[in-house]
Amino acid sequence: MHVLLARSPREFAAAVNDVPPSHFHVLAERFLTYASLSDAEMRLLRDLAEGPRYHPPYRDLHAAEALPSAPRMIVAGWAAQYRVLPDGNRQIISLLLPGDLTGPLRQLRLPASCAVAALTELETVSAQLLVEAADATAPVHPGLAHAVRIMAHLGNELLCDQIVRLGRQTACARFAYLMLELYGRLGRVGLAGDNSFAMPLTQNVLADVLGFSVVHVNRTVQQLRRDGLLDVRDGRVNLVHPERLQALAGAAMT
Amino acid sequence: MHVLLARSPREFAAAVNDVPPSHFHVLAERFLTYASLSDAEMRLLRDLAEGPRYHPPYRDLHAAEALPSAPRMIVAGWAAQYRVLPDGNRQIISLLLPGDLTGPLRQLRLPASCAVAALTELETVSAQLLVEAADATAPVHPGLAHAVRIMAHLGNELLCDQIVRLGRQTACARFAYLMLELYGRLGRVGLAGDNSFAMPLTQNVLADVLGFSVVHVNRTVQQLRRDGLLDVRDGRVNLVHPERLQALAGAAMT
DNA sequence: CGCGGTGTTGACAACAGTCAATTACTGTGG
DNA sequence: CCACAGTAATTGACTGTTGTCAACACCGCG
Repeated sequence: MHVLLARSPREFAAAVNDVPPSHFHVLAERFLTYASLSDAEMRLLRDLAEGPRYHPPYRDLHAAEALPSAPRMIVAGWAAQYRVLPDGNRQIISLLLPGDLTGPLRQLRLPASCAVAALTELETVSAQLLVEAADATAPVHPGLAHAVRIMAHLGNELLCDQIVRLGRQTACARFAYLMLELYGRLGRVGLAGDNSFAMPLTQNVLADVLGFSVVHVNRTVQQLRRDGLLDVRDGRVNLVHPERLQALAGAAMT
Repeated sequence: MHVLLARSPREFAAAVNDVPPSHFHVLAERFLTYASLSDAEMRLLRDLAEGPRYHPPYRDLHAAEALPSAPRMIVAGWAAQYRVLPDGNRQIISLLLPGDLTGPLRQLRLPASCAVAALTELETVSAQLLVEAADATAPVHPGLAHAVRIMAHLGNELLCDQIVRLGRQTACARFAYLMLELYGRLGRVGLAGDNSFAMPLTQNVLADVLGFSVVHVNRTVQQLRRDGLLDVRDGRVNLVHPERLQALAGAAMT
């Protein structure tokens, strides 16, 4: 029903590269948020950033019900973890941003029920070394190990956020909550600031994240704009009134 | 708003102990589903089952935003992981059944945003040893380690199920899906069979799981009963027509 | 130029929440 | 033993939110 399509690649390339830090900087910013790293650990990150893999937009990185491929970390572009229902409806479980891990975060070869698709042009690097570091009793790279464990934990918290949104919040609150979440997550890797960020998602994709219809996404955007809380235009989000947004979302602006 | 209350303790004791396997059997059935265990591993489980801790109903095991206590495994009774919103609304993130793990599943002392409360009389055993086993490069107890990692993975899958339910399913489908999930999970530890199981949840709690109002829970139950799909009565669920339920839920009956 | 994807709008229908009242059951205290 | 209060389940009437359907404007692209 809803197709995970985005607007033209060119337009997205412009939006995504909005504030273009190098791949290494995304990795470093993300990890240094959670742990201090030794020189060896920084070198390891730098080496990882050297060999990114490119994924075309709208293509699956992992298929559902298939044995998972190796874990990867996103360094540029957006992706989504999603499920498709028998009736063709789609629900996006979580959005994956630069600095996020995807794939099996523990050494487990079990099929996952969710697929992962690129929403834009995407670049990833292997996270195998990082995951191995986290799954060690006495890690060679304790900083990386700690950071990866924290990231896994935060991924879980994001799933809880999503459940609360879908279960108990009205359309406007849901939307506001999601925008604040994205602003916080992007800010942590240097991709958002000044109450604004680039969001390369169509209303179709937003509908599949937020669990409502495309039409209602549109109505909600209009409503928030009219109320002077938020402005979504041309793949860019402006938090016009962050405090009132927070109040509406009923959530802390992490 | 909604209070995590259950019916009288006596009534629940009767319902929960419906098919009363010993604590050790719950542990063993759960673990043997995912891995074969050495004699030493079985002995470790047996030792764990010896020292259960009792929790009164309606009491928090973990508070939200607090440093987590040690991980525990439920051996009898039901619990729930939940969040309370600023407006007093409650959303249950996941239901925890006998054989389920709760608390920090990796060695991380980070505050969780969710609280965990007992929904009935509850008995748990420490899962510290199990979690430590799973977080080892070359585990002393590979079977236990593998099973714990699988359980962590399944916990994640359940969160995804919950997101799909809340985001994309109608009231009846949501309810059916949840009942099938509970039937499957309880069956795996020997607490369900013959298309029937004991469910010690008030409609209030169900509302907080499914993300709708108490009144609507009631209407949904009536509807499913009228349609001859499901019968919920006196803390017991009968799957009258499992195949049609599955079709309605649009999900595999795990 | 026409096509497909996206955003936008209006009219309408269906679904789900709120409010209020009733029943049934349990445990309490007189 | 019986009133009483409290909780849970149930029902009806009403309201409000959200989905569906349909139409149109806009844009980039072939």
